[in-house]
Amino acid sequence: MKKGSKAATPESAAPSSTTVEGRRKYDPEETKRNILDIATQEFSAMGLTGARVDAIAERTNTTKRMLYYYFGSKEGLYEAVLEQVYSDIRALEQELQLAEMGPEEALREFVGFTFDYHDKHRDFVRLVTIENIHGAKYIEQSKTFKTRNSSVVKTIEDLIARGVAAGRFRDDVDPIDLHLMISSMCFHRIANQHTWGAAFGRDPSGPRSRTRHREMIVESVLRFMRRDT
Amino acid sequence: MKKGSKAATPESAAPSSTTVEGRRKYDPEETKRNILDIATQEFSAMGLTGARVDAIAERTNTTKRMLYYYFGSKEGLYEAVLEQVYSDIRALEQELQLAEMGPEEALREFVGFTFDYHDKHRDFVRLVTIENIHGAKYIEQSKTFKTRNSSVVKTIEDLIARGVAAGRFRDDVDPIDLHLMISSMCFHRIANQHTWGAAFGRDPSGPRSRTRHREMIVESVLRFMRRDT
Amino acid sequence: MKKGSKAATPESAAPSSTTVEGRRKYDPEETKRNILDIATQEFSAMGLTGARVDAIAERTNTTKRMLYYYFGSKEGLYEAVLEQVYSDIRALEQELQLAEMGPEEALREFVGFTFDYHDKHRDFVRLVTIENIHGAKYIEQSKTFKTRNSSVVKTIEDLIARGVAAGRFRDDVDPIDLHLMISSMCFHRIANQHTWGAAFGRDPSGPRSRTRHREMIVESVLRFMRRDT
Amino acid sequence: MKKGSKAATPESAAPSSTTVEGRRKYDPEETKRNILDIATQEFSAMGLTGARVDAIAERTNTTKRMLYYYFGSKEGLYEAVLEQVYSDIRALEQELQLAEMGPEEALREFVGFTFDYHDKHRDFVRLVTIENIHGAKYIEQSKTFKTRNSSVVKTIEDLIARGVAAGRFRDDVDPIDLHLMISSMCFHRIANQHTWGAAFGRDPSGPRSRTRHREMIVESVLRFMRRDT
DNA sequence: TATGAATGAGTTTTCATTCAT
DNA sequence: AATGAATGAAAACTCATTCAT
Repeated sequence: MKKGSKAATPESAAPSSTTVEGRRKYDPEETKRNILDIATQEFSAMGLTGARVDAIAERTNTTKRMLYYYFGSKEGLYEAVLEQVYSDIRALEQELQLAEMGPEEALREFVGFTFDYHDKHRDFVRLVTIENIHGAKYIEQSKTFKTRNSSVVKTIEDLIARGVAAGRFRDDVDPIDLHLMISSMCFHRIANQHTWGAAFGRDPSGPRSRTRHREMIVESVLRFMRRDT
Repeated sequence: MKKGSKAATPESAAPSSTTVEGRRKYDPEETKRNILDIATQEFSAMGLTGARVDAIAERTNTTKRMLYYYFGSKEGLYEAVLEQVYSDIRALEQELQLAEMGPEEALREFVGFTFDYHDKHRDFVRLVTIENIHGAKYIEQSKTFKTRNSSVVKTIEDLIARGVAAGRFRDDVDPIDLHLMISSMCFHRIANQHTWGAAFGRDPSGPRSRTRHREMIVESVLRFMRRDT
Repeated sequence: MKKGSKAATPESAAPSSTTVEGRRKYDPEETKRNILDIATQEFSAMGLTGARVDAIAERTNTTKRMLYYYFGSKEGLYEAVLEQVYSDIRALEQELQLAEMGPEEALREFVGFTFDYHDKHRDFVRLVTIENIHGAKYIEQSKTFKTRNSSVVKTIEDLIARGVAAGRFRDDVDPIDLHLMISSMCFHRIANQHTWGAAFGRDPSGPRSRTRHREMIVESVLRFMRRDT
Repeated sequence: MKKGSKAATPESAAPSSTTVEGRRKYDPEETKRNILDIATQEFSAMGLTGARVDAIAERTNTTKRMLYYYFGSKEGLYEAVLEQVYSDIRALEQELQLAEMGPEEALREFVGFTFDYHDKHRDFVRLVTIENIHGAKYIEQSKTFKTRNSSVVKTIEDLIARGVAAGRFRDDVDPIDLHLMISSMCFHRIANQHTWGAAFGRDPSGPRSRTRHREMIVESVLRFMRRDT
């Protein structure tokens, strides 16, 4: 079913070996991306051990063999997924124009962004969770991982410094601690939505609490950072 | 408390029947507990799919067969482990004597307890994380789970009510939201210690940050709850 | 069996506790019969390999241990069940008063009895089927089995002889062949009721076809035996 | 017919692709057939529960894994075996050229064929028996099973109708009943050969009684169907 | 006599990975 | 580059039977 139509349809006009509109029949980049997308879904849904190579391959436009061809092993594919997903959030964080805002507004913006990102990218949250189950041993092999993360630290350091200079923020808070605090609250309501929902009969990650939680988190961070008067 | 008392009893007080030297050959309760203990470690370390029944059995004082005899299946054992760890924390929460304290002190105590519990019982944190990977479908089958959790909600409701009555706490915070906030911060630094450590070169769950984090969390919660003056 | 001392106890002295109204608390015969009854049902329903010792024991009034105590093994129990069930039908056959009837009537009676017995005792039919799957190797170990069966042969021989003498029956039919013919038709509609039902949408062993089949079988046997005129 | 021609073809005619010396390394059809053949023997000899997947695999040209690859489970394989053997007999029945014969001759031919088929294909008889032990629940899942069986009914209906029209057969016999009668006698002597042999010291399925039984069955059926004069 | 607990050997099934075409 | 077939090692689970009390 899928297979028959698949081979023909997308290139419908494209015969086996020719190039049409710059799109090759065998597009390695496209194939890789396709595998990566499906793998992201599967690993995020099932975990590293729970995911099945067969299941991933089946949902792909290609075959199991290609998966090994491009990523070497199940673990190699998982690593690639992790890298991908981490690079996404760090890239977006970079795009925030915090320097143009006052420190309180900037912190508000940063927390809000973090909240929204977690709320929207549940695959990311789940994959981070999964990677922690495995002691982060896969992400540790990534070369770019550490460098990439230093950028956030810098962002927060600047933010705090400006607030302290303006007499608005306290000066005894470690930037990584602050980041941890923000992450905690944004992450937890997504990561533990299921047990929480089962325990209290209410999904903490659902749309009904989104606005309320966003405000609660922003406010608590600001209250915490505000200098005592 | 259970654990403490248990470890002592069998040796000291004369047990019901034929025990000599404290070790009965046929002791089903002991066998079950032994399996459960090991399984808690293994599931917590490896996840549900990652854990191996053989590995669990091997570390046990008994055989794989008994594991099936008492718990029916790998999943049955996992469920029993989950029930156990959840019941432990809920039982301890019940023992807090918050009613005797003023509301601020009580909240401080509650947050502190939650922090310490998560800091000390990492198996619990990991198992909850793992269960969320599985969409909480195992804990949902527990009959006692929901009832058990209602106790914490009650505790927090009382606590808030007393603070509001005393004019110290704001009155617009939902108790489950407050609980979520507290849990988030206590949970995250343990659950995500590995990726966090890999990202920033510092283990957020390590002893060097324990006191600092404890204070940060207690303080942020209190600041958040305090009535604006 | 193994433990000599044990074999003596149950009969001789009244067991440990009290006797009420001539009914002993522990009645070995009753226990054995109970086990045998349940085992008959289970083996008949599930086959020798399909039946579970645990399942049998559970439905019993006693425990698995007793099952081994009285019957030695699963196979021993199965053999006992087989013996039981075969002895039942042969005993009933003996009770037929065929000598008082004319040969045609007697044959009619014999076929009818065989039909009714199979129709009513489905456990018997299933157990015979099961035993054939196992090449009859269990029933072959029975000492009484062969002797018991010779009685039917005698019955049929007499019957034929009388019919031949009276000029009503043909004289070229082997008694065992005739018995086989009769058995075939009575047995098959029960033994293969399920595949037959699935194949043709009609249960050949059901009450709706009972009378019709009975007549068909009786008639076909008689027509077959009748001397050509 | 299938079998005969099949065994010959692959060697003689040039097969599609790279075959040399008739044995392709990768021949899924051959692999499946090989597994099915061995499984037919094992299930027929040991029953569904009694058969061992390992034992089947071992006698195969391939590995246990392939058995699961093609048939999914032990039960799936068993189902495939059942389908196969049923389709074989029904296919052969179709090939009988009964229309060209007179009704009596045709009935004689049909009974003879049924007799010979059962006498020769003991696997079929055993598998049907085994399936009945399981309440026919596996064959019931076959989609083609019911349709396939309707063909025999048609055959017999025609046969009876022609005999009735010719004034040779009685007109009060249900075709399925007649089929049951024929099957009973052909089936029973094979299916119950072992208990019968043990009981009467004579194997009813052996070569010494084959001709005699064949005649007896043919004759009894014809006598039964013949119109009274 | 009775019983729940215990066991070892075996049985089915799964899975990541590689091979032949 | 692509694919269905094939595989070995390991995993979960079952069962008849025996032991300790």
